[in-house]
Amino acid sequence: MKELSEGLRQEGYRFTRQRRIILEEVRKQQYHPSAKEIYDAVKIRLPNISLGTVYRGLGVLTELGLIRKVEHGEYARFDANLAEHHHLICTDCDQLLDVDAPLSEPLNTQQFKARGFEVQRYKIELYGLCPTCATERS
Amino acid sequence: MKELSEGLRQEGYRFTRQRRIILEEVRKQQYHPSAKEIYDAVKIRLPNISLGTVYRGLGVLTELGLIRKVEHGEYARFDANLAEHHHLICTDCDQLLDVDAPLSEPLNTQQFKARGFEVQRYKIELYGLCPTCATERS
DNA sequence: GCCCTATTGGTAATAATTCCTATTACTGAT
DNA sequence: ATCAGTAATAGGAATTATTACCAATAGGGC
Ligand SMILES: [Mn+2]
Ligand SMILES: [Mn+2]
Ligand SMILES: [Zn+2]
Ligand SMILES: [Zn+2]
Repeated sequence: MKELSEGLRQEGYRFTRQRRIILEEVRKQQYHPSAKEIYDAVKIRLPNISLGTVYRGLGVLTELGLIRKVEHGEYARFDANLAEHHHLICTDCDQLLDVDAPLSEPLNTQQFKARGFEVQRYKIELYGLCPTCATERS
Repeated sequence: MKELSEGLRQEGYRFTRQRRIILEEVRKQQYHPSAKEIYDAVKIRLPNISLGTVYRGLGVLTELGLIRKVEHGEYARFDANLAEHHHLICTDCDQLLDVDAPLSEPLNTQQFKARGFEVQRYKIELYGLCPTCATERS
């Protein structure tokens, strides 16, 4: 939690019990919890916490780079897995899964320079069958 | 418009004035209009059209593959440009722009097979500076 | 402990999208 | 062209994720 308290201080934020527990609960989740799901988990430990505080907390945690915000579908999801990885949305079961590996050949962002674009980063979303659904198909 | 009337019929949908004009107006837009912007444009020609009809129309047009739905940020945008292209979100001016070219090296989707994923398609979002903002920086 | 002020809890507001229903209007058959 | 069956529409209400507001609270530097 040192990275949290120091990260917060560095930006003039305060280290609150709420923010600490929000981070702990996001890290506990294997998958990609929504704000509401994190709220429900935190509420067990802090029964009086409000949904707004969770949204605000997730915002600063994202800003500090301690979690990732994954925008897909009708609501945002959050990800404590900071390793470089992409996401696959299963066209069969609709799950959002980690593809735990960077690209075998990283995207060449220089190719866009000829068109005047200065690409800083990119996001890849894969669509297809997750391992479970792929197996069921065969 | 033949592709529209036949496409609709093929799926058991009806060819309505509203759907025809919605498609025409999406095609008129250079950039990536929101449902509301399309509604405003269509409303000039069909003053009584309702927003719900525009949403429904955009839905079937997307389903028929006559337009693309671009989900990014707080609202969906629509795209009549069916050529294979990616999008760049400018980190300076926040615009969503076409990068009118496929990748010089298409993503090798087979590399994910080893992990059990059956990738059918993928979407790449680029973040960086658009040509205008890139020029202003130098 | 004291003070300053960032943060919180509770609640209202916002806004994109979907849902509901009586009425309208495509479309295939007569 | 008329008709009947039903998909689609207009208009409005409902839903829902997220943000805004504000009086009360609590970090943290002294
Ligand atoms: Mn992930
Ligand atoms: Mn485009
Ligand atoms: Zn699946
Ligand atoms: Zn720009």
